[in-house]
Amino acid sequence: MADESKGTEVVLKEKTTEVKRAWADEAEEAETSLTTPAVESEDPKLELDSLSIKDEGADSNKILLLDEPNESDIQTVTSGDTVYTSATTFEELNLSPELLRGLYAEMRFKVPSKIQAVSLPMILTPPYKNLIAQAHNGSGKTTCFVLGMLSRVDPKRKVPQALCICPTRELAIQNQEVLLKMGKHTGISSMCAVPEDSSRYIPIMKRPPVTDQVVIGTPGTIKKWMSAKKLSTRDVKILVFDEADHMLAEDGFKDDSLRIMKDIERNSSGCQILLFSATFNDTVKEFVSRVVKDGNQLFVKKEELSLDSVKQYKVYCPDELAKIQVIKDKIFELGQKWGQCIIFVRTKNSATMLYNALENYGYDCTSIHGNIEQALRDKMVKEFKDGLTKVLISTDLLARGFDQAQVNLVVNFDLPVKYNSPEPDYEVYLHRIGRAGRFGRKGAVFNLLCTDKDEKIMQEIEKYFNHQTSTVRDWQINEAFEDALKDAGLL
DNA sequence: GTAGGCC
Repeated sequence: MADESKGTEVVLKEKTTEVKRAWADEAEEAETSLTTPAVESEDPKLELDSLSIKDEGADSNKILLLDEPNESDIQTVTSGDTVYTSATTFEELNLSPELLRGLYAEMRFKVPSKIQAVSLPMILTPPYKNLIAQAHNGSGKTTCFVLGMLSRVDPKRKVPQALCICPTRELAIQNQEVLLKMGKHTGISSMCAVPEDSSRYIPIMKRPPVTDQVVIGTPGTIKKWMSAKKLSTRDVKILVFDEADHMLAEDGFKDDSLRIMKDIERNSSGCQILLFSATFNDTVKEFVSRVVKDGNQLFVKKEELSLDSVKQYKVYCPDELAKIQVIKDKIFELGQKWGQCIIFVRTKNSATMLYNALENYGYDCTSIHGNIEQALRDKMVKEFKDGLTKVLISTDLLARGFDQAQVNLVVNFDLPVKYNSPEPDYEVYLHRIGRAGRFGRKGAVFNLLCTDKDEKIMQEIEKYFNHQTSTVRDWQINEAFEDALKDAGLL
């Protein structure tokens, strides 16, 4: 256990400003973000300089984290001698004019969000160090690593130079869309490495080698392309794991991820690795810090992770049928009161079951899970993102990363539990509720509980995040739900 | 027949 020497742990504090933050990822709301004044922080410059203390190994400089509810803490550990200064503007980051144009004209960004301000200097300042970064759901992590990839690519060299691994095809596609938009004027080419639709499947051996400069994909396909020598990792300078805690978890994609990492470490010289996620439980955190060595680290206390802008409720239902009735009579009937809604279920079967039940009642929605053919998955996601469907039933396929600003209601039809164990899956819970309230917007979550076990799971979740949820007073009363939505700030 | 991602 040769403990890699760490810098001193420090705390960056920032007052959470009310509602209107000019967060950089607020792309969809160009109208508001253009009229929103620049970030109104009284202390805009986070003095990272004073915080990057050299290795001492002693606890004497350790600053304890505080739990004040209205402050968001990011715990940073810097490695090495580099001094980083938080970026108040994108100009400070030495980005190419083409990239800046993408940020302002295409993405309609104004200033970096908190995580961007802190992590971008760490990502973009040579020597390029590894980074493990945790930040709240919807706070703009995608921008951090997409910008990282775009600015590390040499546009003149037509070889893969940046690689991004994601847990689902939907997330890979979504990330590529962000990259295309942000990198529109850079001329940098990208490729999505996800399984082919069966209709236009090309055997791997008949495929030409990848010449695109950025490759974004899912682990299986990336691995396959690599071992078939169709994806060269020789010139890969930056390797990103989105939803990194899941990508490196024992019951996640650990083996695939490690193999990809090792292969790149062997073939390329000095590849920078970035790990991003909203969650890192203690087990994964310990593991990733060991695997991705000598890097900078940004972490958030789990008690600070619940989004204040998203109000969470418990709904006690007498039985499973009542849960369906809540969806039908309360959620759908109050459809005018919210924007879009994702209903999470535990299994593919219950996704289909719930979909059929609602369809029989004459309600319009779609249902997505891993057994649906890819073309249909893509179609449903597109329709939902285009606002053509209001309600999307999903397994945990869309629990992580799925970004749709109009979603302000999440329903946990089933609570998330760990695979192969009755334990709650705290991380998945947090990711699910993070689908509502993107970039500080208001949102509501209804947790439908019907057994003692559900109740217990919910209690454990509340305890884990030290966050008490409210109760909808009666599952049969419309006003109880209306009041809840009103309390959540949705009406 | 426990999510998801592969052959």
